[in-house]
Amino acid sequence: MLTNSRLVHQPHDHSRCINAALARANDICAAKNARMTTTREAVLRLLWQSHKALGAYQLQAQLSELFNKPIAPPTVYRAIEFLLELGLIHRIHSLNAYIGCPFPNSEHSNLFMICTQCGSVAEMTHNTINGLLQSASEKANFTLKSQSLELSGLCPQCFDHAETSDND
Amino acid sequence: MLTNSRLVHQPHDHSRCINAALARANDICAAKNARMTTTREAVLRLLWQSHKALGAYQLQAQLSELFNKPIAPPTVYRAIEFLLELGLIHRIHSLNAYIGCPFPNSEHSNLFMICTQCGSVAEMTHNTINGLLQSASEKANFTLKSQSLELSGLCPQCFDHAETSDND
DNA sequence: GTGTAAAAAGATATATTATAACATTTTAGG
DNA sequence: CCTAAAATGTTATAATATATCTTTTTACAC
Repeated sequence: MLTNSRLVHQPHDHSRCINAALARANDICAAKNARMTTTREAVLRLLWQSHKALGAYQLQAQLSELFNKPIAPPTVYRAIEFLLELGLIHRIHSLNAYIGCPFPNSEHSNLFMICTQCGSVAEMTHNTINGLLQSASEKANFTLKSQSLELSGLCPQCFDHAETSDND
Repeated sequence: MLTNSRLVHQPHDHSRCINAALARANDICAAKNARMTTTREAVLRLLWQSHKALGAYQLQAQLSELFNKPIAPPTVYRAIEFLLELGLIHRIHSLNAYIGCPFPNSEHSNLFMICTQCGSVAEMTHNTINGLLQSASEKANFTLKSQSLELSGLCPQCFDHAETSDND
């Protein structure tokens, strides 16, 4: 089991997350002969500003501000598509939003824990679950190609806040 | 493990699926003092015409044809919302589409196997997986409320077709 | 049966998310 | 530098979903 759950849900030096993500991204681009352009890097950086998923139009607004000129939707979606293809970000289907991938090199199919309160998203790779999904698919003669596993609930912090305010 | 996978992927007397689904829906409405209106029943019936997920606007078109008058999106979405709340249908996030639930009474959180070729969707409840998801959440101090588990791949039939045409 | 309040549906407008199509600019490599 | 490919800009529009207000239908009290 591999997860960034602790990092997501506890105070930490977040600049290290961002730098690590950008470094990984550059490595992967180099390895795949892909170009990490200004727009793409900006989108990746924005998605790493927090451990929350951002929608395409939130990214658009922030990009426009960053570049001090209007950025149109296709530009944003192109960058998203590129980063998705390289495995540097994920699409969170239940939110129509996107988030930086903390372990882009792992081939693992991942599981997301989405806080419905604060919007934070932690990612987890769970080999036992993946194995069971594979064998359940096989039993059904279903040829598994990809998966989207999204858990919704409360992150530790939001749960604590909820508990505390209940006691008011 | 409970699944309608065989039913979905093999020829069967589909009218029995539809009738069973409508009967279950009526029971559940009676139990919950909810109204199964014409529109709602029509949407449920349309979603049970096949074992494929339908988008809201596909439903709109089919409803309009069925009632021989234009049906506006809010009407469709209201029916969808109602059926979702009663657990009679599911939303497939990765498709932005909806499908009839084959076991609406079970409290189980379910898993979908989506054929990317023909669009069929089989549903499965897998207690071991659900247990692991719960315990993985607990380990991460994540309070699990709901889940969306969507597997994409090839259903048995489409896989067979693909194999066969490979040999041409 | 009629009146009434609540629920549902109709109607219109618009928000949100995503893509198509074509023009222009930037980039890597010859 | 020149060129082809890649990336981005620009404009328009498709696809999905919701807000708001009006009208109709329904359950049920009387």
